[in-house]
Amino acid sequence: MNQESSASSGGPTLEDVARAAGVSRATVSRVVNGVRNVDPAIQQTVRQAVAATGYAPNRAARSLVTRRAEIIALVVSGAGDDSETEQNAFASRVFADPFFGRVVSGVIAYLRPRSMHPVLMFAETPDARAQAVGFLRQGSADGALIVSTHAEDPLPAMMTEAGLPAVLFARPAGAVPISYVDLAHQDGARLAAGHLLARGCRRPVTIAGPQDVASGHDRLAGFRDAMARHGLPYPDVAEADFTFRGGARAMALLLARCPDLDGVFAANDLMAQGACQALRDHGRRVPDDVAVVGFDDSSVAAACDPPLTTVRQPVEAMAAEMARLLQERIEHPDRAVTSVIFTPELVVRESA
Amino acid sequence: MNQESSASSGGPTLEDVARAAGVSRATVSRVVNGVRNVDPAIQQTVRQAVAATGYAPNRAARSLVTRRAEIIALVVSGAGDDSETEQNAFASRVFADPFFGRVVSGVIAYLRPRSMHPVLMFAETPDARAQAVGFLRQGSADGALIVSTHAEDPLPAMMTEAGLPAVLFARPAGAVPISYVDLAHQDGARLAAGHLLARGCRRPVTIAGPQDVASGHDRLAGFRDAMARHGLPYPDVAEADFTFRGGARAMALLLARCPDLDGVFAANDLMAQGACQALRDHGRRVPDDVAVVGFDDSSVAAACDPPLTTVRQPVEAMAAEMARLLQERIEHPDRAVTSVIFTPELVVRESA
DNA sequence: TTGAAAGCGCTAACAG
DNA sequence: CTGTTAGCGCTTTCAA
Repeated sequence: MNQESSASSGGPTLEDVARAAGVSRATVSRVVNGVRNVDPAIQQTVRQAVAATGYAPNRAARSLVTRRAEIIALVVSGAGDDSETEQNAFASRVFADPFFGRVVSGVIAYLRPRSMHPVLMFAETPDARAQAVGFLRQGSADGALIVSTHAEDPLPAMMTEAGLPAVLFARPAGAVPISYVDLAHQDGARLAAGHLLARGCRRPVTIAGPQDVASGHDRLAGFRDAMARHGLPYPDVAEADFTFRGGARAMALLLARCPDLDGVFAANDLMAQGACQALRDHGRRVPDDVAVVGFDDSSVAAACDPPLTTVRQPVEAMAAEMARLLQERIEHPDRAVTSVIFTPELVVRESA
Repeated sequence: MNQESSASSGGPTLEDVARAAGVSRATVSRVVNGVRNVDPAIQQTVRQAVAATGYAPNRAARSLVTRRAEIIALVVSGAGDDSETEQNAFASRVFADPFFGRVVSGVIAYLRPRSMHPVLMFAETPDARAQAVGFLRQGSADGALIVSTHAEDPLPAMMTEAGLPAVLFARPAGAVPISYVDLAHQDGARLAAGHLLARGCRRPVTIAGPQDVASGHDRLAGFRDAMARHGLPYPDVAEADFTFRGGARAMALLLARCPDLDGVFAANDLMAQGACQALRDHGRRVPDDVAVVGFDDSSVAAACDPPLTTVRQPVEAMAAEMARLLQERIEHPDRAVTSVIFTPELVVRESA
């Protein structure tokens, strides 16, 4: 088929196609890039020549002149230092939560039709952060999508200071002038609280997420706020780390502390699932003895036994929007920084 | 700090640095790329000029001449057609298994010190496959790391036919001349069988993986083989899909079919975890009533209750090796195709 | 509508 | 050890 093979090492160039089609390089370029003002007949000829030669445009050459890599960095960023523990299996830990798979899914859904691609980077140490910034500064990527695991993450500020386009998942801690997408976490927690109360819970408790993570903090705040509004005392709280085991342990603790609890709001589905198991182990039925509400509506929510009533966070849509904001920023660097807050919804299943 | 900002749009060039340092572009290039034969004093001067100007080399320009993108594609590939179901949340499904996080972790561990980066791609439909091949043909990536979810995946053959460097995780179905890393799955299953038998199981059964996936097939074959060697009859088998729920359902089925079972080999940890839950729900204690052995030694193995005895698959090391093989192939396209098979190990914890 | 020509920023011969 | 020079393959004015 192809005259030449393997693109990266000397495949056919525009020149070759031009010669085969009997036109100039410029014309071939126009056809390949779908620029108007090319005679339909010539377009045909060129297309045939492209097919005949097996031509594929060289990205580096194109990028050199367009100043676009058509690549964006998808950075999962922590706030760690250089310690060993930070580096080991950061990726595995990150992907243990269904959240990141959904982010990837949403980002790719947006990028793919635009033939852009995400480079996956982890920035959990100062070195890795510097590498991420360097990657963008070299023009290897046109911008960065940042998902932080901690509010104190220094990467967003580093990016804006370097004048690099970046968009975050979740509001940054400081006053960094940067776009982000986020969820109205407090409203979500209020939804959960309202549901628990509406179904008659007298003694609801909550398993909170890490309080140094914005979403963890806000979900607890929203829950407490709703309780206060309903005239109830401060609910019992156990803090955990957004993992299954953490949720199970927190539930056991709560059970010991207030044996008469009849409702639990867990700040994410993974912990809610852990809570369900712990409840079962302690002989409590869900939802008959204890109602459980999760958060996120991740894949585990539907897979849980019983299926979880939860607060939906449209992660895929949020991730796609994040990509859209980034693209907009790349194309119009001068436009004002904008952010988008999504609204949570209650998804009622069987656990509450 | 920086004279100019934002690299991708007109940051300082080699020329600027050369002028500032009072040397030629070539010399700056040599210093930046760490080539020998540069006077230490001049090196100093140049480095200062680099710092002063805030210079970052332009990747596109460099790639254009070196013919290297310093980027590799990490492709998660299915065997699907264009159907809607295929495309929806393929990414989420993929990342639901801890396996992929480990692959990413191993790949990045290898690439990062070499300042190479992975572009994440999903190739679950013909379109997506074509896009992946196109990406490489344009020289956007120097090679591909392919993780197939099905044995019938056409992507590996497409890559080799296009003359593109690629390495697979797991042996391809057909006789595609391509490098891969793999595990001796059958040996692993034999290890599990041997352990179950050694601890006195009289009636072991197995939860197999999908039989159209090589690892699923081989793990079952190895288990059966070991049983035969020990003079035991064909064990009862329930096939599942490598998920938690699938494992739980299969376990329930097995329990109904042979109530006197006293040992289970699940073809991965996720299903083993599901089996543990099902067993508990049916009032069987693990390991006292039923011994459970998993496969993979993924994060869920240690997190399971009780912690799983399992067969270790060193995914991170395998992924790193896969990246190493790819790099070797990229640098020496003419060398013979080689593959590496890893040896599984039994990890004894509490479930058996 | 098409072609000629000028670079984009960098590396790598090749001289000196 | 350092500088000069010739492209890498493409897009994009500018003329025709």
